[in-house]
Amino acid sequence: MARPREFEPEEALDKAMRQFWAKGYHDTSIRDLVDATGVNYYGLYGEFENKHGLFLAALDRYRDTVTAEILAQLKRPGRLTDVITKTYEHLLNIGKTRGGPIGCLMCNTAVELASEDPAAASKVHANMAQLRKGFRAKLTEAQQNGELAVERDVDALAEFLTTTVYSLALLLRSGCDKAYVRRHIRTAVSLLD
Amino acid sequence: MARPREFEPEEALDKAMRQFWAKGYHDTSIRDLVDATGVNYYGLYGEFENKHGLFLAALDRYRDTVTAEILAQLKRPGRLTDVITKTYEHLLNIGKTRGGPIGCLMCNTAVELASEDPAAASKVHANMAQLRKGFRAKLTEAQQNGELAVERDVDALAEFLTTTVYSLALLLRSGCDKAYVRRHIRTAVSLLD
DNA sequence: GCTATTCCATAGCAAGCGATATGGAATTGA
DNA sequence: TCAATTCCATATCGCTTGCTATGGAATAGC
Repeated sequence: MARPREFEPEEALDKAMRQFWAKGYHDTSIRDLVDATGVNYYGLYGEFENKHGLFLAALDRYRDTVTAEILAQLKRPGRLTDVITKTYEHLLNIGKTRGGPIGCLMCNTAVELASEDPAAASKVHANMAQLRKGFRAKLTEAQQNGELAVERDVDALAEFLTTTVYSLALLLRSGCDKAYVRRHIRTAVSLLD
Repeated sequence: MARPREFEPEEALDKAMRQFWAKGYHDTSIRDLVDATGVNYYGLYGEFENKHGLFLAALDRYRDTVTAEILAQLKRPGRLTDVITKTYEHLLNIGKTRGGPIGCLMCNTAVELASEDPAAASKVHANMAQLRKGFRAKLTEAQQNGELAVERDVDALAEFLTTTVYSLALLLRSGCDKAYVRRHIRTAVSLLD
C-alpha cells in the first residue's frame, strides 16, 4: 500500500449519476464531473476507464438504487390499483433538484443516446425489462386474487405500465406540473379497472 | 439587388430540422448543419441569428409539417378508435433514417432541453397543447355520436392521448421494435372502449 | 530514515466548438 | 464598363472538450 485515496467510490459515483441525470451525457463535461464529485481526474479515470465508462457505471448505479426502490414499492402488499398508483406517486418525489424535477435517467438516456450508443441502449432496455417483470408479478398476483379479470393480457398490461413510468418521467422533465402528471396517473391506472 | 443566394431557406430549414431531430441539439454542431443543409455559415447566420435561433426555427418547422400532418390525420372521418389508432400508426412511419427511427423532435427536445431552455420548452408545450386540442375535438365528436360515453372525462383523455404520442416516440427512439410499439397502441386505445 | 508506491493537484495537449472576419465571385443599376 | 452590393468560401478567433503528463505529497515496508 501507499498513499490512500481520499474519496469513496460509491459516493462519487452517486454524485456523478445525479450530474448525468440532470444534464445528460453530452452536456456534462469531465470538469463538471470533477466539480460534482470532488474527485480529480486521476481518481475518476483510475476507477472508471473514461467518461463513457463512468456513464455506464452511473446507469448501473441508477438501476441498483432508483429502479430498485421502484421495484420495492411494487412488491409492497396492497390492492393492485393502490400499489400501482403509489408506485407512480413515488416517481414524483425522486429526481428533484433546485432547478426542478429531472425525470428519469433511463428515460433521458433512451432519448439522448439509445440510437447511437449500443452499450447504453442495452442498459436502458434491461431496466425496462426489470420494471416489466415487476409489474407482471403484481398483475399475476392480482389475477389470482380476483382483482384483475383472468382474461386480461398480463404481458401487454405490464408493458404498458412500464412505458407509463417513462411517460411520467418525460412529463416531469418537460416541466408539466404535478396536477397534470397526477391526472395521467389516474387515467393510466383506470385501465386496470 | 446583388448576387442572389444559392439556397432555398425552407429547404435548408427542413434539412437542419432533420439533423436536430436525429442527433439532438448539443450533439449537432454548426459544421454538421452546414454539411446537412449545403448552406455555408454566412447564409445560415444571415437567415437565422445563431445555432439556437436555427433550432427554434426548426421546432416551428416541425410543428408546421409533422405535427400538422398528425392533426390532419386526426381530423379524417371515421370511428373514434379507428382514427386514433391510424393516427398512432402514422407515427411509426415518420422520422425514419438509415440508422432507424428517430422518434419525435418535440419529445426529444422535451427531454434534452426543456429544463434549461425556456424558449424551447415553450414551443414543446405549445405543441402538446395543439395535439391535446386535436384529440379533444375528436373525443367530443365521439361523445356526440354516442361512440364515447358522455360521462367520460374528455379533457383527461385528451391529455392521456397526447402523452401517448410522446410515449410512442420514446419507444421508437429507444429502439423498441414495431410489434412492441403496436401493442402499446392497442393497450392505450383500449382505454376508449 | 529511506525508498518504493500510490494518490493529489495542476499544467498542458490536440481537437472541436460557436461565432466572426476577410477576400473574392456574382449580380445589379448607372 | 464599372462601382456598389450581396453572397460564397475559407481562415481564424477565443474557448471548451476529453484526455494525459508531470511534479510533489502522503503512506507503506524495511
